[in-house]
Amino acid sequence: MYTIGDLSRRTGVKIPTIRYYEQMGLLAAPERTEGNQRRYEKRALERLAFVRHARDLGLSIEAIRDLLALSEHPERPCGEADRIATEHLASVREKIAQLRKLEHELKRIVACHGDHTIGDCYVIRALADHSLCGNEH
Amino acid sequence: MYTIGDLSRRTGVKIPTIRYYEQMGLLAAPERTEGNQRRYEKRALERLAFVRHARDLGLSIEAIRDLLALSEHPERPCGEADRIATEHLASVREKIAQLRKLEHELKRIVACHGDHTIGDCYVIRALADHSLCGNEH
DNA sequence: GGAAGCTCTCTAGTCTCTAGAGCTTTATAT
DNA sequence: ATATAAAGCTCTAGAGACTAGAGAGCTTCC
Repeated sequence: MYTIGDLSRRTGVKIPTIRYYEQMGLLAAPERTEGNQRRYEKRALERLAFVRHARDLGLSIEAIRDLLALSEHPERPCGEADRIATEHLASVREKIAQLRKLEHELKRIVACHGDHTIGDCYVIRALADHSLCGNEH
Repeated sequence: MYTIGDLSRRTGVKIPTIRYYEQMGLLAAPERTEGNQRRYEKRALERLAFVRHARDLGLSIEAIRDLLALSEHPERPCGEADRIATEHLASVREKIAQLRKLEHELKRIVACHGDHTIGDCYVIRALADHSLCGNEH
């Protein structure tokens, strides 16, 4: 039996966040003591670890809810779970591509090195004038 | 003179967002008609383009406010503007590195291709068991 | 049995918008 | 000159995923 604080320490998920996950339906409402405090079993710890891991990977609460629902029907085909993960992989790749563009642009922008005054600072000019960009976004 | 709708069309920034930027102090409150509608000058258009561009690059509203404040004192040295952009470049690079890790992990996870049942689906197992990850995060 | 430390609920705040209700103004067409 | 359509106004609330704080009530340990 774990207290909510135990769960928090073991998973690194903050206490209010654990309660929030319960509210969002990612964790089952656990038993309570006579004094109304939550007491968790080991399964809850594993489930929270799952949720945390999935959030770390950037899956939305909704996607996680879907995966959890699926995992409760282990007899069904898992094409759906695969689809969720694949879709997410695509969105991660897109984000990477976008950030790479930004990296290039910022690298070009960071070029005044503090030895000018703002009047001719490239940072300001580049931000003001999109046409200096070289790529569209 | 532009209406708020003109500004929106020309910059691609939605109307409520323009009003929000005004509220946040990124845009000066423009003149109003007798009927209380906003009428903008060309400078406002340029400024909005600056803000939009900076937001596209992922700069926070606060960072943009700082840059704008700086740009109003063109006689000062621009080391500060450079610092803001450089700092942001570092954070973009960090995000890219993180997302790359996620990409690898998801790629490994997406491996069950719908030809199993969920009971032995790698997606679910990998998310449940962090130790399958191969890297820490 | 008393103090320290945990936990409870509830409310409100974060950030950057976005959407809608209900109303007023402006522009265009006749 | 007037009718109507399109655009604008303010204000409120919602999104997503938490986070923080108030004020009260439990548990544990010496």
